[in-house]
Amino acid sequence: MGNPKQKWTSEEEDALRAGVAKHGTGKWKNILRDPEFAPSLKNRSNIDLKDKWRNMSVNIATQGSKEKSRVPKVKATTTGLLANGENSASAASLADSEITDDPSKSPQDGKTAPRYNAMIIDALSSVKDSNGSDIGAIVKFIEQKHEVPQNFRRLLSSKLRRLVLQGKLEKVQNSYRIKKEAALGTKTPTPKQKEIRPRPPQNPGLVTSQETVEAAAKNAAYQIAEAENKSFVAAEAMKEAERVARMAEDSESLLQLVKEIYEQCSRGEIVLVG
DNA sequence: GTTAGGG
DNA sequence: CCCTAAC
Repeated sequence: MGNPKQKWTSEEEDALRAGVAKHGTGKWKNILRDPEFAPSLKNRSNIDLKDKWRNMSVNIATQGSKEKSRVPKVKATTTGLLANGENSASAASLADSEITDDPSKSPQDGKTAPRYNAMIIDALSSVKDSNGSDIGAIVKFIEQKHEVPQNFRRLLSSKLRRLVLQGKLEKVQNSYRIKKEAALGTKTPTPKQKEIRPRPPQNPGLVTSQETVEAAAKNAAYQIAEAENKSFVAAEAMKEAERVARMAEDSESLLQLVKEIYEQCSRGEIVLVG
């Protein structure tokens, strides 16, 4: 009908970026086979991934009129394994996939916002009971609306606990409910969760009113990039800075993640967190 | 069968 | 997005 071109959603782009960051450039089939990215890209072919990546690359390259070095081809070293020791693998992608805060966007868009946090808010918003809903109800609600990870219940439990500790949710008896007062600017006025997509700041030397640690780090990283003319260093520095910022904001979340991974490992399971 | 490049 | 050549 009116949709000959299948538009790429932000989730697909994100999954593609994450997949490239993890497996490397040109490993489209591996990215497609990856169980973490498969649900997002199940309607895409490996050729589509390649084509889309080419388009994104040229788009970003033409954005920065000065620097062409910051193309997202972050690495493709030798055969199949990444030579990047530090920033790759579990920590980065895990953080990217699990820790996402953006309550500002409404999850009831046509494009199925894949953010777990938004899903939780949505589920709790749609409940009729004034006492809130329990874990099972929330899981069921999200299940029938989005894809279901198998460890989703544990994930949800952790996230709910974290939201309660942040004061965004309120737990009464066994049910969870949205605390609308805390959502807007009591202790956490800045959601400040941005993606790692390479967005060069317009004015590198100009810093405006209040900026987060992440923004400052990103600015610094790009200034370093312009000084050293190395995008690789910038990307790595930015990623590390973001991780530090996240840890500073809620170290409790990371602690829980590590705890869960440890539990799964203790049970003898192979933990493939993506 | 997969990937890279041109159309 | 489709097609084709190279691996």
